[in-house]
Amino acid sequence: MGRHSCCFKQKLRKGLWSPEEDEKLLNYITRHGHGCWSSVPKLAGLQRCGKSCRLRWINYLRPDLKRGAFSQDEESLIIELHAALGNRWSQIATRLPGRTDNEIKNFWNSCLKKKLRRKGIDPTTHKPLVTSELQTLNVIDHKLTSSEVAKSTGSINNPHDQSMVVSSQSGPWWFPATTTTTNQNAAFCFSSSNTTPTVSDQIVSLISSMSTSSSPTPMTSNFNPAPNNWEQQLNYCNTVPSQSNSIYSAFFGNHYTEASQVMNTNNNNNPVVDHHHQDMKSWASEIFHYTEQNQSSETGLEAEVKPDIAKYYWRSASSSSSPNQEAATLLHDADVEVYGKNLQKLNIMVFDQSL
DNA sequence: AAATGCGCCAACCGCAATGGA
DNA sequence: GTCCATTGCGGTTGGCGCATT
Repeated sequence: MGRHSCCFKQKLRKGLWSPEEDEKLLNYITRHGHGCWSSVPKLAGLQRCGKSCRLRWINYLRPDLKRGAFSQDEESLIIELHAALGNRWSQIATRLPGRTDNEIKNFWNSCLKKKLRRKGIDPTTHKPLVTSELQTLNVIDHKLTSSEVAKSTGSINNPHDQSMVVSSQSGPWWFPATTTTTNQNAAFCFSSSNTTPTVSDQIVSLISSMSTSSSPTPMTSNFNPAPNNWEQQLNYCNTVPSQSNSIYSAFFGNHYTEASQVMNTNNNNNPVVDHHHQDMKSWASEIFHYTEQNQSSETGLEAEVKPDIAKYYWRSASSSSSPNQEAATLLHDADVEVYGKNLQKLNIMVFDQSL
């Protein structure tokens, strides 16, 4: 099963190399060259497979290896080459004398990826994280609020289903601000239909398709693709009408709802709509800190919540043409990979709780 | 001092490519 | 053309050492 034939032979050593083994291998190759690797261990007196000997030589014993930390120049070169070549470590290594593919790969995975993320750069695409996250969010937005989804519920008796239809007519983004309910779980909005397939089936299927669809097709005629520069994105976010009824709030509803209820209750301790918060940024901050303190470590919710909160920040920014730095920072902080990976799990979990 | 968590990195694994019989 | 040994590559694992609790 892929294992080299020599590895089936009896009692071959595995794991870390001892100094004695290193010495035997080094002495043998210095005198004779490696020749055929499969015969090296026997000739050198080692209880290892040829593959293991080759790896040890290439990654550690070779005399032309450069030791120590990567220089700034090397670091920049690796990033540059990775942008051009992707994970072709052996090709990248040919451009860095004295460095092995394994060494570069480890350096990339343990250090450079994080560095790039901290700078707001997606280490896979080498593009700004903000752009890719907004794209992801916009895919969710327009798919979930499309008229096709609303129509496919098969029932518009539920006021929440009606709101979806209205939403899809007037603009694809948000529930109408006139709804008198607090943020509820999104699943509730679709939950009253007895028709088949169930709405949850459709949504789960929708979410699944999102994860494989690289370039979404707009499902409504009035869908406006997300603009791709900062100034336009700022204006785009400023067109969003309400902070308390977003489809995101619904989707990440458990925590938003909880937070909203804690902070916005009437005298009877019942939740009320957040009509009176004029300062959206302050509201968003409160929600954000609440969710941060109360998030489930299992779902990694913080990463999911941050981009949405960032939109509130963004929307509440002055009409300046420069991007809202706080929103940008939040987006940068949110790990886009965690976001993507957990999104489906989180959504399904949310539905399962409510249906 | 012991337990736990975490990052780093050497080495392994499985698969693909290559080359010789 | 086929088979099989060997080499090369990239993803993944596991253990070590350090930091934190």
